[in-house]
Amino acid sequence: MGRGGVVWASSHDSGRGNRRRWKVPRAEAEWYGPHWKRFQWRFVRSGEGHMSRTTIKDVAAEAGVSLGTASRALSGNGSIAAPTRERVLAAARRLNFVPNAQAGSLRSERTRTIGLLIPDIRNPFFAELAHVVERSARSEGLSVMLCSADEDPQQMHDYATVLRRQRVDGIIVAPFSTARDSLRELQGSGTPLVFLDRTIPGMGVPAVVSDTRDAIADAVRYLVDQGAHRIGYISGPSETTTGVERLAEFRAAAAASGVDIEIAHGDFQEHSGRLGMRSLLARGVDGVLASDSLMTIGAFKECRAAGVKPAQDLPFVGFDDIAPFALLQPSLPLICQDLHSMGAAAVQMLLTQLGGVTSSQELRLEAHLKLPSGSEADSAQPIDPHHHES
Amino acid sequence: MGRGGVVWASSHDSGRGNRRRWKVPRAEAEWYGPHWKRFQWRFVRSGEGHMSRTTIKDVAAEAGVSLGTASRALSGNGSIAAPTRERVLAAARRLNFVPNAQAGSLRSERTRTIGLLIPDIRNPFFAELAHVVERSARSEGLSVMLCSADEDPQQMHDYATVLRRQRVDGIIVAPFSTARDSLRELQGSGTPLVFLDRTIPGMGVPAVVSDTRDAIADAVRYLVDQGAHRIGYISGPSETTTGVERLAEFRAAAAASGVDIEIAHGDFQEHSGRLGMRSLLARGVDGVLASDSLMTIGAFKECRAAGVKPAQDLPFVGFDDIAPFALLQPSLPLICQDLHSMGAAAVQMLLTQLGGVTSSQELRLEAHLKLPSGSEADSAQPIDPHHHES
DNA sequence: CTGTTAGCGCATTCAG
DNA sequence: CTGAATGCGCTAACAG
Repeated sequence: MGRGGVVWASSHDSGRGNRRRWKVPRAEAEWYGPHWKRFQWRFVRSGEGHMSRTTIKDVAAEAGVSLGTASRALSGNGSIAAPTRERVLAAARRLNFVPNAQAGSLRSERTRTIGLLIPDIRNPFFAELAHVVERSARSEGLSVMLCSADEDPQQMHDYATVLRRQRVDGIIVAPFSTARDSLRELQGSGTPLVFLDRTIPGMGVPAVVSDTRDAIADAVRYLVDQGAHRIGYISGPSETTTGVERLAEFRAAAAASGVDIEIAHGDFQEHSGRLGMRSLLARGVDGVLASDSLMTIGAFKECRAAGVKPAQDLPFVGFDDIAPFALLQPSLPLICQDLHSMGAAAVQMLLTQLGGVTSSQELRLEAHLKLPSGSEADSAQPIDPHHHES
Repeated sequence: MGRGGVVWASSHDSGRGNRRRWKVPRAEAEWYGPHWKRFQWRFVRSGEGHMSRTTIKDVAAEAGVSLGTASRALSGNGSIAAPTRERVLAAARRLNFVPNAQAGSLRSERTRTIGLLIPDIRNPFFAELAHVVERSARSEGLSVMLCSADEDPQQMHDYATVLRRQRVDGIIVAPFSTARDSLRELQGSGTPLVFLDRTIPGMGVPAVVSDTRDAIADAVRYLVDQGAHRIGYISGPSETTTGVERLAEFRAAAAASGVDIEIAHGDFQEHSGRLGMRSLLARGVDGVLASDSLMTIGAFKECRAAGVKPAQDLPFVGFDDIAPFALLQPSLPLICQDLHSMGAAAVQMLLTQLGGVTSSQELRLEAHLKLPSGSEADSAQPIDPHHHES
């Protein structure tokens, strides 16, 4: 194992000494990091086995072809005689060659990597979304750089710069409106963008969002059916389109149903769900709709803390069909988004842009209200052997 | 935006025409992707605003210094007169210059990026862990490439290659033992590695893991106190150290307590938690310990499906203090790991290796048993205004 | 089809 | 302290 001397990796010597010789660099240690904590950086070589320093030149030599030919064989571009390709591939395998993406990107101006910028990976909604995006991207041969902004616009801005520095081919982002400037910068730098879940109107960026209008109307009707006359709504922040739109949709639906409403303004965080529910309970509502998953959790907890059984004592509709909710009993009525389609569509949209087609299309995928199936005790239902129940 | 002609980005022309002129490339379109779906790739220029193509040369020109000087000013390496540096930085800002990480890495052999390879981002345990790692790395100026292997060794292998291709400076990984070969390859390529949560013995890779021995012993004692005589245990897969060790620890603890045991073998997935609980119930256990969060969820669901109230009718201890569990009432006794320290320590360990120090140290952080606080109804507890309750 | 050649943008020598 | 020159590993034009 990495015992063995501390050696500065001079060029590469993949075991079969070749390559021009190097003057030994003056300094023995480089700095790791510019204005960050600096520490020494040295390569620790373990005997011969430093295979990753193998270059395409080594492969070419091994296969007895020129560098260019090796490149074509490995990348699959350009025309190559089948036997030649095989020879090169064999050589590459023998040498355990893995191409240097940096070098390739530098030349080709493509990194085959996309960025995914989300508010918080700890939010199950975004974790699931990230998973789907990553999966879709992968199936297109793209790597994903996942950046979780911790619900902080500043951090989102920092990450935007990181992604720019990495020259990702494109970025999928669930934005705050307060991140508008950062995103404009990205846009100005020519990076293809796609908005996911949320959007910022007027930026001309294509988006994939949920259409919650009908689902919210259904939810309101459901609450009314449950006997609600005064429906409380825990809204998202006005910095997000989802916050604004869902609230408007709720107002419209309530007006249509002729019920009274009470609004509590939240921020898509669990804590604001608690506060919102507390406030609504104090205002004497007899039905509640929470407009995102984390606030649903908060509202739920607060309810119980107040001795009110949500969905039993108090008609209640939550948001997003995230895994945790499956633990609840009786299960909650939920507004469900089609996460899977959303993620996949976002990747496709980005791909379209990478293909040179610009658009500012907005794809709206319908959400729906999901009611508790058997109401009480959904027991004895068979376990489906392979699908993760979520 | 992005209307405007389709132009092949010939070199760069950041608005202030300079730079050698180029022969217009023969083909108008490049291929995006080698053996993947191929599609055309073109740069869509929007007027002048293609600022990201600004290079350090442009900055140098703008500041009236040479390329090398600009580089030193921007990277902070080498010596530079303060006024010169200021001039360069100002120019960079004016041009909205963002350095090309690819180019820098190619030269410096450092990407300032680390890989994080986890089994599944949808698992709240790993989502939280990823969040911590990402945060720690960020504070050290490192970007994280997050790869979620979907509990699939093949996929883990693919990602290992991706990370190698990207020449990440190091990798933090929660491995399967079946991924041993992939990891050996990584190791052989000289990539610094750190194991997190799980480890693979004998590879000489430093690791950060939980020490669950005492917590598991406490859990067994707790179950016995609750009246259990025949304790069921839902174990993780033998492909993971956590699966093996926890089982051994459980056996030892049970032997010490003199209770009977029943083992159900699972795979750290929710579904196996259900099956495991089903099997254990059939075997007449009167107390259950599940050895990871997802299986805890599964076991919990199965219990209820069988009409048994976990932690009420049946003494039950779950694993990991993940957010969903806070929704349960009465709350579950849980074995809690110190996620935060684990993630931070892993990053520090990787940093140490990047600094040239090799070690195969194993850091074990103690887990602990957390019992329900007020048992019944933890109501009316004050809301702490800023901490996300998890 | 294959070999040759010229840089991608930057960090890092070496002279001055 | 600064400018000039070199090449990281690879892709893509070009010529045979």
